[in-house]
Amino acid sequence: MMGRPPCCDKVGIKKGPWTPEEDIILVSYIQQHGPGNWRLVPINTGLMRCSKSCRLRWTNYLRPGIKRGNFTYTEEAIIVHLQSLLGNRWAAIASYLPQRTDNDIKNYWNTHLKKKLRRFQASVDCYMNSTSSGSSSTTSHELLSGGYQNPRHHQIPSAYASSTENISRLLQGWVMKSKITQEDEVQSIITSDSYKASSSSFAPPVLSNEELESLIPLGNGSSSSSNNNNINNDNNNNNNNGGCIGAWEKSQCTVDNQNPPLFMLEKWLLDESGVPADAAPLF
DNA sequence: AATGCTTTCAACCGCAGGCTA
DNA sequence: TTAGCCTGCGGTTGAAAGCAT
Repeated sequence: MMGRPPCCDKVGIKKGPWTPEEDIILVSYIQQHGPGNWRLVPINTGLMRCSKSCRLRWTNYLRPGIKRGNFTYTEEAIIVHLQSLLGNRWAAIASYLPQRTDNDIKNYWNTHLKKKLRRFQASVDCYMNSTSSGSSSTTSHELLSGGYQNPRHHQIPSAYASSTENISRLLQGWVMKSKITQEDEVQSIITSDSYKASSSSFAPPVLSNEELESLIPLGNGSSSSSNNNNINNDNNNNNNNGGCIGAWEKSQCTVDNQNPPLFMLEKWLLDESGVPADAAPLF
């Protein structure tokens, strides 16, 4: 006999948003059996979902340890840097941010970061035009493609928030009868043989803060503290020149028309993130 | 208040590579 | 060796919410 039986019958498969009841069923099942063997999940649970949908729901939303919303400046910088190195390989990028899913990073890139980078490009162009001999600047990456329309900063729709709350509520019940903490439970799951066997691809490198910081390129090769000063010093400039790179930067940096200094981008991200000037960034 | 446009993000689709019978 | 399933990935879609008029 060749091949395997089909994973699920396409007829009668439910699509669309998951209900809290479905989430409970899925979480309960995975509590008992561990993630993986997705073909069996709809069969054994009675969920009218295909195995793919179950895996996606678990991987992107129900899996413990996922951090939702509010990307930090550090995370943004890491994503931008890795995207420039790896391209749109979201799974690879997500492996450096274990609390984030590839889908979340992809969405965040498409809805926020591309716009920020586009505005950054506009600022660099403005600066280049004001100083140079005319050659138009570009970054070395394809980061700046995509539309820019009427940005709204860091909004979290109420539906998104309520959905997160629902999931949190679901997982609040995820406690063993004993006094094992949820962290212990998560740990016990991810170290279980069934989990390891079934989710070998979910083994992201867990990086220390130092390692995470090392992923972020430093502008001008200068020290953290000096860069930090640079960023903070320039916060005011940028607000008074119609979006152009400020005079301070003009005097401080040597601009390569092909590759605007990374610290410009870092500073831009910092400004766009609304991080207070006294909040110490990593560089 | 009503309407239409824009933005966001959860979920789906289709493909590729690996695996299995 | 081969046919076909399983899993993971990246691109895309569409419903819902926000915003502007």
